[in-house]
Amino acid sequence: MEQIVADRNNAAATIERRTKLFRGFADASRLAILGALCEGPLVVHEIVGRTGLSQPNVSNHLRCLLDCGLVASDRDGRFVRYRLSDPRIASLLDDVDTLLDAVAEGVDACSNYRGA
Amino acid sequence: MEQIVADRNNAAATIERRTKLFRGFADASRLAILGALCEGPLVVHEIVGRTGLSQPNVSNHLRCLLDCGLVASDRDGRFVRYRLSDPRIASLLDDVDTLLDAVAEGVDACSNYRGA
DNA sequence: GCTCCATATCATTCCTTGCTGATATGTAGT
DNA sequence: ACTACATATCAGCAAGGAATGATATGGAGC
Repeated sequence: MEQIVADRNNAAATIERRTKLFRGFADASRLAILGALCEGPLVVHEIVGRTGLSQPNVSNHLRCLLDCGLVASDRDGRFVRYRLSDPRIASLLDDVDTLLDAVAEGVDACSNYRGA
Repeated sequence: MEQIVADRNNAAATIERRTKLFRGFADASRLAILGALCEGPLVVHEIVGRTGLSQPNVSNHLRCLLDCGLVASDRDGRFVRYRLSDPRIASLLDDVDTLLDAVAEGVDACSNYRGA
């Protein structure tokens, strides 16, 4: 009985953690930033240049990603260089692409979320 | 040059697809449903019972997941049985848990998104 | 110390989306 | 055909979060 309750709590905790992580990924701007960082560390204005997003916008999303532990940062003089905190993030994105190849029609057709 | 433009378009398309997929996962209710379906196909009222969500709510999310191609459904008399459309969805959730073990502190501490 | 550049923060606005309660569709059994 | 149960849909509300523009912080060089 305590075991069942514990399992439910664990399940709820797992779902909550997964939700937060997916939220971190569930935004076109953040995915653009993460995609850029997949190819190597970048300072903020480089990210701004590559993504076409505004500087405050990038900064906001970077703080979000930093809080969530998805990226890490190092100060370099006036610059702040960001990088993926874990190479598994890049692999996860690859896995997602693989999955997308399988369910692509559906996802492309899905009109529930504004895509961009 | 055309190549650069094409690459940008490809990148944008990739990001858009990834965003939609992650949106499908980025909700505690849908993750609860997917988590339940990871253990095998279920009819709607079973999902309602296991997740504690309201029936219209489950139905809404199932339609969303169905549209996106993440689940598939078969009618069985009065019942409709849902299942994961691809086993890779379960593996992706496992991979996410692995990644979470690495960045867990950050994600748990992240206050940017309502966890549940 | 002043100025320039890089980055971060803040307040506001607007849009998206999830949930609820009521209702519609649909299937089975009698 | 009528009833009961399973599922789907819809309108409306409420909250969350993303983008913007203005502004603040902070390091570097003269």
